[in-house]
Amino acid sequence: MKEITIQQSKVLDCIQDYINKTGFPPTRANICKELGFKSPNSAETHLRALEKKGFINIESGTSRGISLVNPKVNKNNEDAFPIIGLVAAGSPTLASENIEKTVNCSPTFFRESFDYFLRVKGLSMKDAGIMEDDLIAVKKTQDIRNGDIVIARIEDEVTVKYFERKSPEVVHLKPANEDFNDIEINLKETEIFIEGKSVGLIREN
Amino acid sequence: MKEITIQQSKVLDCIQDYINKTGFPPTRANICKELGFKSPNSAETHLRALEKKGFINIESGTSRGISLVNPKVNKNNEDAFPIIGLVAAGSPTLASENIEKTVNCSPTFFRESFDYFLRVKGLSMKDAGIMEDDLIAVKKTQDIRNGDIVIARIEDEVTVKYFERKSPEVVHLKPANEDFNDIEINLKETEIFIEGKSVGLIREN
DNA sequence: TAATATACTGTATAAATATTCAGTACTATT
DNA sequence: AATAGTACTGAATATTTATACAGTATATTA
Repeated sequence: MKEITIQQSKVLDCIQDYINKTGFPPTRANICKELGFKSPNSAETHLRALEKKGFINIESGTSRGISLVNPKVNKNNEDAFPIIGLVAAGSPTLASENIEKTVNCSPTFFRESFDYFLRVKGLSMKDAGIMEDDLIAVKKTQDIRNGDIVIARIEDEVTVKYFERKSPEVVHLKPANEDFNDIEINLKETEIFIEGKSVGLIREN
Repeated sequence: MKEITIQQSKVLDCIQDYINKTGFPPTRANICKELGFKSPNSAETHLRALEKKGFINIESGTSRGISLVNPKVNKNNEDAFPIIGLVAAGSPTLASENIEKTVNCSPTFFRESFDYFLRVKGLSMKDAGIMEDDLIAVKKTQDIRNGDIVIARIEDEVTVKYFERKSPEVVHLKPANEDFNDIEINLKETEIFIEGKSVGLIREN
């Protein structure tokens, strides 16, 4: 792809924005209004340049006959979500060194919105259908109810478990695997931080 | 969303197809040509009906000013995949009466391509982490290896199981749940049809 | 030094397009 | 029996729009 001038990229962005906003491409006059040009020919010459350089196609004799060669999907429709490894020690942060890769999917893919994917290690939740290397969709929230699957951090160790509040001071983190034991936490003695809860799961066979 | 007539849905599909093909919406004349109408007013009245029923928006006084309320993303990057219920009897076909809804996601979302999602009933594969109401990404293929999770049809009954070929004539379909028994099939006696195999899984909590 | 690309204003116009009006015909609902 | 919705043809027209032409000016390349 050839190089593009600043003005030409403004016109290209303008076309993309117009399509995202309205669902159809702009006219020459629309572009002029958006970018402050006073003559439709200003838009026309930029369009011709963009076509020549291969960024757009122009259907001649056709109103609004502009199409983008590399259209960007409307943002609210698709996004890139990071996959974070569930490391035994340390918090799953979205710092780039912790991001395995990203997954493109809609923010509304699951019933609830979510913030990132967590790659599961171990089989402590296998009876809940959560297997090694599964990707859990994590919603960062403190709004947790008993029975939710939470991502909890206890003294630098991150774990995925069922959440159950026994009393204002006592929380149980329950695995879904009879080979593992419940973790009982007295909040007066031990600090616990809830990263969020699971709102979905993806498995790649 | 209100109900729609056959002709109106043809016009709606025509608009979607036109946008997918060209990148911009059709004119009244374009619709007439596609659907064989002889008067632009035929398109106009259908458009007004579709607008009234909430399927499209029309920007008045604007050429090609049609926008879809629920556009299906076209990009080679995203597609709509049907979810099919795993009914006890009958083949999971993609006929519209069997489609629960559709999921927008990339065809390359999993490591292998796939054709549709199957909603799981029962817990016969729970030890493989496949739970009730999970969505299995199914790839239609006959290229099955031992250990693959297959979607098999045995005399009108559809089931998800591990596949194991014991001999040229004998196939075992093995559940991942000790409460269920292996299904041993002698291909000389019983007909079996492999719909495809599982290449991924999605769970909505 | 000429040629080419960029970056505009301003005017004009043929063609594209939305949109209204006048009909015909059928069906379903009140 | 009247009303409203669907489903069209056919024609007319005002507006929208693409596009060409005539300029001005600056920067870059050959």
